[in-house]
Amino acid sequence: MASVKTRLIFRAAVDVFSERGFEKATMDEIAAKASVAKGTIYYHFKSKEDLFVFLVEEGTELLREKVLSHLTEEMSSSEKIREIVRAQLAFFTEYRDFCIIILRETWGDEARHREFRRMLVHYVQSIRQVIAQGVDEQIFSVENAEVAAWSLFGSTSITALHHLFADPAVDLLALAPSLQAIALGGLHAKEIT
Amino acid sequence: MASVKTRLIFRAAVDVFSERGFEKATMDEIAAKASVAKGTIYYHFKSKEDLFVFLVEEGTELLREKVLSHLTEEMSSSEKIREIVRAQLAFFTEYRDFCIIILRETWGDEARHREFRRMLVHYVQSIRQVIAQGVDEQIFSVENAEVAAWSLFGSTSITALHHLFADPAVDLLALAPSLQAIALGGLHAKEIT
Amino acid sequence: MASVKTRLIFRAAVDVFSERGFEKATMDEIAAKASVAKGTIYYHFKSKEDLFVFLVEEGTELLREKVLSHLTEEMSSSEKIREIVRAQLAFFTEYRDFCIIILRETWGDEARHREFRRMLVHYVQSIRQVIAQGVDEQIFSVENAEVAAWSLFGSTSITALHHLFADPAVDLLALAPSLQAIALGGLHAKEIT
Amino acid sequence: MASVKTRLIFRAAVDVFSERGFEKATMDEIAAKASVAKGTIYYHFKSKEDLFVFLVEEGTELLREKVLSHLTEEMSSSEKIREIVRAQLAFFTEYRDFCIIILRETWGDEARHREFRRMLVHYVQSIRQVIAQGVDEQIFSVENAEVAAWSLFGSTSITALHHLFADPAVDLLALAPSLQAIALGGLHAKEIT
DNA sequence: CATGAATGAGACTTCATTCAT
DNA sequence: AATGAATGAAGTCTCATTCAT
Repeated sequence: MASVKTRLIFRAAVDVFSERGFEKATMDEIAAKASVAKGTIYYHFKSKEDLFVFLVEEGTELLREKVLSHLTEEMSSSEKIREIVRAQLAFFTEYRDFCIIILRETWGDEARHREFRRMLVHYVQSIRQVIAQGVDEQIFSVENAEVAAWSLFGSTSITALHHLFADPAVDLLALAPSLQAIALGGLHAKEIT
Repeated sequence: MASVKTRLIFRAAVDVFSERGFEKATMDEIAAKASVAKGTIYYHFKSKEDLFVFLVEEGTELLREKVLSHLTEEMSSSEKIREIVRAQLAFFTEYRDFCIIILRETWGDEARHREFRRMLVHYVQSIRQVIAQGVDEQIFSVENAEVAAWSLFGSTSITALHHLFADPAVDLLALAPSLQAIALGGLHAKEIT
Repeated sequence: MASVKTRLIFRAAVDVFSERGFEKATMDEIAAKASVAKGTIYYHFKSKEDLFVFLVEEGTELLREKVLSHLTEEMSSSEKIREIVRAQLAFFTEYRDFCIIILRETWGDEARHREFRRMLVHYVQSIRQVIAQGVDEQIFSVENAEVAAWSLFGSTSITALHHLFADPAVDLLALAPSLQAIALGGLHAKEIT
Repeated sequence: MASVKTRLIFRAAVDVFSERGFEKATMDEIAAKASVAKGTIYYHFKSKEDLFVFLVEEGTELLREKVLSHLTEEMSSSEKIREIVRAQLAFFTEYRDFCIIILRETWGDEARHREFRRMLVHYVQSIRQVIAQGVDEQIFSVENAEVAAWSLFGSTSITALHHLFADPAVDLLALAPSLQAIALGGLHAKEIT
C-alpha cells in the first residue's frame, strides 16, 4: 500500500464497490476513478476479488482498531459498551462506504464472503470479551455473551445503515444516546443507564 | 402466482437468488432448477429484476403477516416484543433463504434496492407501533421508538444470519430467550424480563 | 381473405410492418392490434414471411390496378403519364403504409425480397408499355423505355416518401403538377407539358 | 478510423449490413468477416447502431463529396446535372453496398433512420442548389426546386438499384445517357439535351 | 512500472413457432 | 376455428483478464 498508484486505486475501489456492490462494480470504472490504466490495477492486485478482499481486510481491521483503541482499563463495562457504540457510529460516519460494503458483502458462500465473515467474527469476538468481562463482574447479566455481541453489532449497524439511506445527511452520532440506552437497558431501560 | 409453472419458477428463484445473490444468479440456473425453458420465465415475468422484486415483495409481506398475526390485544407490550422476536426467528427458520436475500439486497441505489427498503420500512413501522404503545403505557422508556424498532430488527436478523452461516444446522429458536431478554432488558437485563 | 379474422389480421399486419419493418415487427404486436390470439395468425398464415408476402402481393397488385384503371384508350400518351403520376400519389396517400413497405423491403436477397421485386417489375412493366407506345407514336423520344419507367417510378415514390417523413400531414397530391412537369419535360420543361 | 482493426471492422460491416440489412446483420458475422473477436467491435463502437450510423455518415458524406467535387464554375447548369447523374452512378458502381444500404435503411422512425435522413437531406439540398441556380439563369423552368432535386435523386438511385439486383454484372454508367436525357428533357426530351 | 487494445466466455432478453386444449 | 402457454435458438452486449509494447 506504499505506492501512490496503489493508494489511488484503493480509494477509487472503496468508492466504486460501495456504490455498486462487488458484482456490479467494474475494473473500468475503478481505473477511471483512480486515473490509471486498467492494466495498472492488475499490476498491483491479482484480481478483482483480490483487490476487494484487501480492501475489506483493511477496512475491518481499521474498524476494530478504531473501536478498541478507545477502551481503557479504567472504564467500567457499561462505559466500554457506550464507547463501542459511539466509536462504531463514528467509524460509520467517517467511512460510510465501508459500512455499506460490510453489510452487503458478508452473507454468501464464495471465498470472499467467508474471508469477510472471518474478519467480522474477529471484530465481534472483541465485543464479546467486553461483555463477558461485564458478566464476570456481575454488571451484565446476559446468558450468552456471543449472542449479545452479535445483537449489539446488528443493532448498531442496521440502524446506522437505515438512517444513512433514508437521509444521506444524517448525523449518525446523534443516534448514540438512544442506541447506548437500548444496548444497556433494552426497552425497559430508564434509570439504569 | 396461480399457474403451476409460475410457482415452480418462484421457488427456484428464491433458491438461486439466496444462494448466489441477485447479480450472480442466472436465469439459466433458475430455469434449470424450475425445470422450465428459459423463455417460460420471461413469459411470466418481465425481467430478472421483475422476478426478483415480485419475490421480495411476497417475502417481506409474508414476514410482516407471520410476525403480526400472533399479536393479540390481550398481550402486554413486553409479551408482544417477545413474540415479535420469536416469530421473526421462526420465519427465518422456515424461510432462511428470504432472510439471506433481505439482508443482502437491501442496501444500494438501484430501483430494486429502493423498492425493497420501502417494504422493509413498512415492516419496521409495525414494530415501531408496538414499541410506541409500550412507551405510552409507560412500560417502555425509550426516547426514540423508530431507532428502537430498527435496533430490534437489526439485532434479531444479524444474529440469526450469523448463526445460519456459522452453523447451517443451528436451531434459531434456541436463540429466542437470549434475544428476548436483551431486547427488553439490554445487557443489564436480569430479573426484569 | 374471406374470414373476418383474416381481414383483421391483414390490417394489423400492414400497420405493424409499415411502422416497424419486417424484421422488427412481431407477431405479438400484430396479434394484439388485430385483437386475436397469436395462434390464430398461424391458423390463417403459414408463417410471418407468408403473411408478409401475401400482404405485399395484395398491395402491389392493388397499386397496379388503381394506377392502370384510370388509363383509357382516348388519352394521349402524355395524359397517361400525368395520370400515372397522379394515381400513384393518390395511392400513396390512401395507403401510405404500403408506400413505406414497398421501398423498405424490396432490396435484398431473401425469398420475400425477390418475390417482392417480381411484383414491382410487373408494375413497372405496365408503365414501360405506356412509354413505349408514346415512343412509337413519336410523342416521347427516350431511347430506353425501361430505364424511363424505373426513373418515373423512382422519381415519384422517393419524392413522395421523403415528403411523408418530412411532414406527415403533407398533401401528396399537391406534388402532382411539379412531378408531372418534370416527368414529361425534365428540368427544361416549360411550355411543352 | 485510424486503427487497423477499426478499418477491418468498417469494411466487414459495410459488407454485412448491405447484404443482410441492419436488423438481419449480426455482430457475429461482422466479427468473423473482420477476423476480430466480437468484443473488439464493442471496444471501438458503442453498439451495433453506433457502428451502423458511423458507417452511414461516412458513406453519405463520401457520396456528397464525390458528386460535388466534379462540379466546376465553368460548367453550365445542364452540364452540372449531367455530371451529378454520372458521378452518382459512378459512386453506386464503386460502392454498390452503400447504395443498397442507403435506400433500405432510410425510411423509418428509429433514431438511425432519422439520422440517416438528415444526411440524405443534406446531400439532396446540394442538388437543389444546382437546380435553383439553373432556374435563376432561366435555363431550367421547374417550379419547385426541392421536388426536382428529390425526383432526380429518386430517379437515379431506384433505377440503379433495380439494375444492380436484376443483373449484378450491369455497367451502371451505361445508364448515364438515358438518365441524363430524362433528367433534363423528361420523356419529351429529344433535341433539347 | 505502466499501458490499453484485444479477447471470448457468458449473461439477459426476444420472438417465431408449436401444440394441447 | 381459435387459443395462449411454452419453447429454445439466436442475438446484443458486458467485462475480467491478458499481453505486447
